[in-house]
Amino acid sequence: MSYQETVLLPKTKFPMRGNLSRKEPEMQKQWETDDLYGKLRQKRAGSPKFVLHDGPPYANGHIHLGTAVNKVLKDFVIRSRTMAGFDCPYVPGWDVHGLPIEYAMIRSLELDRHSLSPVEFRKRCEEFALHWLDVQREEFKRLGIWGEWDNPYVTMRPEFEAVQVEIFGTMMEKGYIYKGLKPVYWCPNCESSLAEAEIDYHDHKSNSIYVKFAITDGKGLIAVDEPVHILVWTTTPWTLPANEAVALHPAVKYVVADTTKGKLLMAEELLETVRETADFEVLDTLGPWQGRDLEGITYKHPFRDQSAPVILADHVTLEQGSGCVHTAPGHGLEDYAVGTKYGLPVFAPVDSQGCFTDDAGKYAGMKLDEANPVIISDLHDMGLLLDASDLTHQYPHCWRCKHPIVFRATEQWFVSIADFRQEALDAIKQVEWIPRWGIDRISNMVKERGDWCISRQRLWGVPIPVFYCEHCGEPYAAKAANKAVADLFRKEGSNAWFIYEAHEILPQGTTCEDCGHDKFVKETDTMDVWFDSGSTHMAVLKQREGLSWPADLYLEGSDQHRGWFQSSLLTSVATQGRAPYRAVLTHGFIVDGEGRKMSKSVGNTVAPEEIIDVYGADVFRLWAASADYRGDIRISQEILKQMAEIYRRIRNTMRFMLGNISDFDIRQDAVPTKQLPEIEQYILDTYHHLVDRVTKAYSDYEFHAVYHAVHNFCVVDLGGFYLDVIKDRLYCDGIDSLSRRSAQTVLANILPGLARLVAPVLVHTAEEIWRHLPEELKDNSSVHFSHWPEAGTWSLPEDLQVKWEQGMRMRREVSRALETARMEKRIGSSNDAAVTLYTKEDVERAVGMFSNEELEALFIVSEVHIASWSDAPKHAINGLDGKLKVLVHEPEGEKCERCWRHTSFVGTSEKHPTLCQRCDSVVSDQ
RNA sequence: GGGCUUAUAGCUCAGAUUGGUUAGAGCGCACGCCUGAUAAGUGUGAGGUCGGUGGUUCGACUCCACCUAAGCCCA
Repeated sequence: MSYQETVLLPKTKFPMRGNLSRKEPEMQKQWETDDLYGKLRQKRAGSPKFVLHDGPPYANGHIHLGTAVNKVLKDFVIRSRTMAGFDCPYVPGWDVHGLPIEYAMIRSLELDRHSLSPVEFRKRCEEFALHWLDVQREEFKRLGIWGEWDNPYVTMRPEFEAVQVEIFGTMMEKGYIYKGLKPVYWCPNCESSLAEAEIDYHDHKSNSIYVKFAITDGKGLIAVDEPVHILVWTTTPWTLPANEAVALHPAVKYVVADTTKGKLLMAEELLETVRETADFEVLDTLGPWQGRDLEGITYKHPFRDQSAPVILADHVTLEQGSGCVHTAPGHGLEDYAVGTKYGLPVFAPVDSQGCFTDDAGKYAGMKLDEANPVIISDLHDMGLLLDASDLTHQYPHCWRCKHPIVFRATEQWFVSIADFRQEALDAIKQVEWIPRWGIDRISNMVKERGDWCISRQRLWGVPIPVFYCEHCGEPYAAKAANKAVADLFRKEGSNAWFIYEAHEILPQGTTCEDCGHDKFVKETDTMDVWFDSGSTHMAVLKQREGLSWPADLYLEGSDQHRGWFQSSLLTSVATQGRAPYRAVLTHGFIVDGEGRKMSKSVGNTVAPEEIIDVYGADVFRLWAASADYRGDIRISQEILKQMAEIYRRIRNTMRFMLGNISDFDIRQDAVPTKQLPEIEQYILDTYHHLVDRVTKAYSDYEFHAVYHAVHNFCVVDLGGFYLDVIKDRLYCDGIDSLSRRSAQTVLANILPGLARLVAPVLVHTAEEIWRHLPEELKDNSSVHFSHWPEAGTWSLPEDLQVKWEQGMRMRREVSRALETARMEKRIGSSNDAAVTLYTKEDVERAVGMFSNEELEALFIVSEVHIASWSDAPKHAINGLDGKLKVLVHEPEGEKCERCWRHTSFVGTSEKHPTLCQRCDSVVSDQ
């Protein structure tokens, strides 16, 4: 007779393999149809709130690994906080304005942005952005992220734009916003500013001239009793009227060369090159001095009757020229940057068509390229020209009309950071930065940063809500005007700015505060998109039902210390006097297996989609959880394979438990904790420690600790120990026996708990387990509605703790001894073996605490004998600091056909001669 | 070049914000076992000059300095 069918093997429909790429979308669809996210909101209504404010991704392409990981980490936070009992809404958002969209849209449609009306043009941008918003939304949902996907916040929504305008208004009112000059790329042919992306570099023939400026004050270092000149080199003679300084590198050596063409100050290293070019002889040199020592020397301006300073700048190089750089803050970005440091004027006497203005004195009205030769000959006449030649080099051109462009300072709006810098720094200190170094990073940036230029000469953005008096040109941005604009945008969106005339927007009777006239025109600049995203905390958290300001948490990549963390902070400090967040959590960047950044040219990029298609979203999420994201996060095929293996392990462990409680009804079959065998109490205690550890790890945002703890528990405590040990009881003991029901009680306790512990990470798998779980083990229809499992008040008595830890140590030693026997081909399965323990001292006392049955079960062997230390044969295996010897030998009895353990009972039963006593009685009772 | 960060076994991570015996875990790998979790499960074992160099100390993976590699943000 075969006893195969009398063995109670695990039974479950839960599949061993996840088939995630196919099954996850089905589950997601179901969740959406049943509106589980909405139901979860209702369930948590009234609970303490925890608001994570989503940083808006930019809607101009597919999501990449970085955004995917960011969103998944947020989902971990949202879900774990929700299960911890918080009401944790998640409103995703998108950033949809700005140049990249405008640019990508133009490219994709091959449009000339001037061929369409502003309203038409913006309409196209909107369509473009909304298309990608939709694409990204689906991609995020595929990652298993829950949130208000049907109603995200979008920076172009009327109600959003209205608030943004109001923030601008408040900052204007407080005097934080001013109009200044800043150089931009300018195409005189198109009469338009250009963004960096709209510049192409082509060969261009320029003048190359060396010009000398007479030093007027040598600061005592350079004697000026006879003429000494500072030598500069430039390829744009027309910028010389706008010269405001000469920049030297602080760490470069400079000399005054006494030459046949006069005394010239220049970099020592470039003297020879210049000598060859300008064809002179060097009679003597004075110096050298470090650049930093020459700061503050003055020279006579070539075209104005005044002097200008020598300054220091790191951008000075020795590749070309003289090492002394002609600096015109109105005509170069670097010049502008260093100019603001020294408080130099931003002078740009050039109009939109590339002609000198009246401020250019005798050159007024000339086109720049026509002025070049005139300026050169004037310099020559003044005796300031050392050398002039032509130079062909790469020069920026307008991508559209192909003409060379110029740098030209134009009037733009700025936020004066200096006015509230200290407040911002104080606000930073009130925030919890995780990791802690975040505070240093953002503090240093805020300390150093210059004013924030918020003007963009673009159409696709929120208009800067300022008017100008048509008569006197003064800007007008009174409170009433701001309110009128905000109200209009709230009703019709910012397109209204491009539809209505100023007088249709402004309140009736508005007059200029300076000259009293009543005709106005609108500002044409739009706002920097960082102002959009910097406004989300007000436009979303303060507006939306169910959210609150400030946010409990911002969670973004570490680059956002410069970006969103800062733009949000600035608008918030400026208008609210504090930071918009209580805590800021940052993560690193995704890099490849070697720790290098991903780039298309290197070809080491990975799309989230590829991972999901092959492994599934849960494996992706497990990977995101496994990394310590404070540093960079690595990904490679090896890492993914490992994740898939570990996923499989966790899945199968739960599957095994599921299969072994199929005939268990907790309402009738449960065994009270205190009546459980000690080994069950021990594993329950281990499990409770896991719950504590995992709960803490989630609350500290240390998901990699969750991952390691759960995996370790599955592998070491369950698979490697407990589940192995209880197989005999589960399979072979009587179906309703206390021993079997005890094990099942524990499984029925641990499994739903474990499913909940992994639910924030393995959202689909946990739910799949849940669906296979007997109803009476669930507290909710979805695992995601559950709270954390509770450890309860019960804990393992200390003496049992000590006893079973000792037991585990002995188990290890016995395994080693069994392995030796196995190598010697003396045994196969451990149940083929009998074991004799020879013990002394504390190990002897420990062994004394166990019954033989306990030890047999613990070691999974057929017999355990205890003998005194002195009887140990030489070949017994030594262990436990020489206090234990283990001898593996053949058991006395025959192998039971049903449970495969050896006992001397086998052969004595009449009905079942091949069975052991236990199996005989179990089978007889069936 | 500046600000911030990272560097422990092939991989993912532990190693108290207070230096102290042979630096831990899991995966992977190697070699076995089981065939009643089976496109599973289980045992044993081999892997590390703790990025490098110098220093402080009786003693450093842990503290200091410099260097190297990598990442983010600036210039």
